Amino acid sequence: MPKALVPKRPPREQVTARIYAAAIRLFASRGYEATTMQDIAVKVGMTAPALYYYFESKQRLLYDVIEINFEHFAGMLDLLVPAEADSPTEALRSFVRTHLEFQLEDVDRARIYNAMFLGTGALLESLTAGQRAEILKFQTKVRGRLQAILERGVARREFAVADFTVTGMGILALGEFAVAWFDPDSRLTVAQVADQCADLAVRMVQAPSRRGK
Amino acid sequence: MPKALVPKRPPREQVTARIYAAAIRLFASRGYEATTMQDIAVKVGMTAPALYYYFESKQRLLYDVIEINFEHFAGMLDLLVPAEADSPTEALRSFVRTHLEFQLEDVDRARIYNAMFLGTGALLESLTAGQRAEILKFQTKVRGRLQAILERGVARREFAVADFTVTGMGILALGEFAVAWFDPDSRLTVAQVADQCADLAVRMVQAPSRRGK
DNA sequence: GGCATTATTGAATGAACGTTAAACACGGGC
DNA sequence: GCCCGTGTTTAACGTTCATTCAATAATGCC
Repeated sequence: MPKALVPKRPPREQVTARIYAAAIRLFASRGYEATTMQDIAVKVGMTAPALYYYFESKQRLLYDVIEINFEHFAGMLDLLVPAEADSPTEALRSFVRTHLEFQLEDVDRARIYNAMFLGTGALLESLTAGQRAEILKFQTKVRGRLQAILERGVARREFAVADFTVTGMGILALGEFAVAWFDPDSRLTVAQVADQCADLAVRMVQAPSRRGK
Repeated sequence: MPKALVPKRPPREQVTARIYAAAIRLFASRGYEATTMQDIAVKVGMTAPALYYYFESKQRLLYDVIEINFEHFAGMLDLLVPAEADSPTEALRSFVRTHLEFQLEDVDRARIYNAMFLGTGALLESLTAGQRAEILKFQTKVRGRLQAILERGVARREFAVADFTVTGMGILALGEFAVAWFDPDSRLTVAQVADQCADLAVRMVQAPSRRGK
């Protein structure tokens, strides 16, 4: 008899992973308060008290979910730093593409990330002070990276930027808004959208003398 | 004795208005589920049961808040229709400016509006089916108006648009994201931000031959 | 100044929810 | 076949919250 037909009890790790997945989806779509332990339990096929065998509390579950995602955020952050050789235009393209791929690759994770930045979604309120501080650091770093790219572009006269804040936010908006409308089943692939958005960003900053390729 | 010193009981209308204001702010920032009747009551200086003299239920309070804002949304929608005489560029500028002024003029209202569009914020879940349908209509109309402007611009060769969906969403993103970062106490006024964003939008769509003014 | 109406309160109710506790199933090792 | 640790369940507890109710205070009217 093939061992595949003998369903071994799944290892603890795998169960917690499934719980995390259910929790992040529910927290991201309904918010922390509006999600009950039973909602999560049903989604993984248990009863609510069973969850307490794996997690000490709902609050802790949220904490862990955020914490896990911090690692992904940090990973994206590393990808956002431009290569020295890149022209400002290339650096900006790369920045926007990375940002969009991050956003569209895992919509639930992105919603958590955005909820934090947008101050919406009733998630921020439920975090610990330490996590909130951590989030601010991410925000500052991402904006700093983008600003550096823009400044370099202006210094080289590749870019013409009227206002760094507004332009920077306009560029970030492309990514944060994308999860709201992108449909993975549509004709557009993630890569295509990312490329298109990179184009839009470049257009936003391109100096008049260099426009029209 | 001057009548100003004799505090007449405020008319019912005025009290409900204050309750609405408190409710919209709390719903928008914390979400519906995370807001308690007591939160609202404290904010207007009453106890929770007193609210029931004005509203039959919390659900109804949310319903009314959304309903009231529908009128504002509809008002904005009317402003989004371009004048016949406008060039596509002017029409787009006007569209974006109107959108941004709407967003920044009342941040709480805008958050409600955006939460609906973004599917985040745990508000959508708490609405009636009728209200949800109404929201979809708004969404469709706004996108339709923008698409019409873009198509006219392309037809006249004023615009070069690679993809209507992505470009349209990029333009809407400017406004929906603005409430997240705009600080009314900063050096930038609403009008300035709106103008800047209009510029960014125009840059996003401008045909190469016409770029550089 | 008394009275009906309007507005608000404190206490009470019932449901939902997070969480705990004790009992129960299941599988592996002897 | 028995035992033990690992999961899971049902029942129960305490709390929070929306909501109700009876009592009461404030107001406007005569």
